[in-house]
Amino acid sequence: MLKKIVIPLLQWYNINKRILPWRDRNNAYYTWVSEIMLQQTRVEAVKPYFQRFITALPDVQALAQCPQEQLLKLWEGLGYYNRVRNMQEAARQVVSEHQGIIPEDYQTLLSLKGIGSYTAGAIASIAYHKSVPAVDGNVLRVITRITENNGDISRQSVRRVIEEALSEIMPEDKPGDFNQALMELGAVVCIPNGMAKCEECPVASLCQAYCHDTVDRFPVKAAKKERRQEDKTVFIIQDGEATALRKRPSKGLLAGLYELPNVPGHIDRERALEYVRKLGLDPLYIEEMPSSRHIFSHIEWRMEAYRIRVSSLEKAKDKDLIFADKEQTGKRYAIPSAFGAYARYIKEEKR
DNA sequence: AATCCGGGGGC
DNA sequence: GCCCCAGGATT
Repeated sequence: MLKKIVIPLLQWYNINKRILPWRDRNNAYYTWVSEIMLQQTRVEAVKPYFQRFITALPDVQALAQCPQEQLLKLWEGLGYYNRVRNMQEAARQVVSEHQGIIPEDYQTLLSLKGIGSYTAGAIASIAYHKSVPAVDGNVLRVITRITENNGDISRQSVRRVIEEALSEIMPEDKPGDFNQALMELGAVVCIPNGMAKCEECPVASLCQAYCHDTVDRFPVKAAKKERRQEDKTVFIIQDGEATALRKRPSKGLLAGLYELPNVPGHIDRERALEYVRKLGLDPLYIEEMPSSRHIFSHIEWRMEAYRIRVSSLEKAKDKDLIFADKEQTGKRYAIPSAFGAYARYIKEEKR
């Protein structure tokens, strides 16, 4: 009977819950921002971003009004950049349609951009004490182990069954604590990859997988597909004052962020010089840089690079190019980590 | 239902 | 290398 986990879980959580910057503030905006940041992202990675973000944009109105360049800069390095664009769109919805107050109702929360079933449940239960489940990857792992549910967790049907089961046992007085207790247990005790610390688990005796010594067989997940390889040649074009950057398209991978100019495939020095001349620039030196690799969840970039000194960047015809000096680079342009290996040359003094 | 969308930390 | 993370939108 699943209901038996409620009391021991809440007791365990009361004693073991981590102190987190967004926890116990009684502020729905803090809950919201933290939940968006925590999507597919670990607690430790989020902490410094959360503090900085809240300081810069302390409330829904500030978020709604923030220029997108600053918004992306605040998110730089966190990944999944649509999260923050969607959150701003939702903030504008909140201002225009909900008098600037983050909705309490689960269904209304669901109607906001970037808020799906998990995040709606998290905000409703944690910030507003509504009795709705919040099923994330941690909860799926914990519950499939306790119940020895061998369904593929990537299927909606499995998730729905778990949400319904949790709805029935949800403690009406502490739904937020209950949801967080499940997630906390999944994050620190009931962890993946054969690392589960069952001896520390408050509900081990109620766990079917523990009792049958099958913990590591759960959760069941469909095999992931291979990631595609993409070769690129990256250009670090400098005139001694500035480095050429380019703004990426507003849709797709790394949308709206800045990058070093680059072309598909690996090309030799001559073609690299040709590329630079076609921009209207006069190359003075060319230098091969170390190759670099960046792995996304679904793509792998294999990058080769040239650093090219030109007489003056001002001659470039390409209207998409931006000339970033050392100061601007740090403040204005959000450059994703994919270019991390070469980003340091952007700021570095040229020879 | 399958695919797209980042980056990092732990093993 | 491989796993997976306080997921959601789009097709």
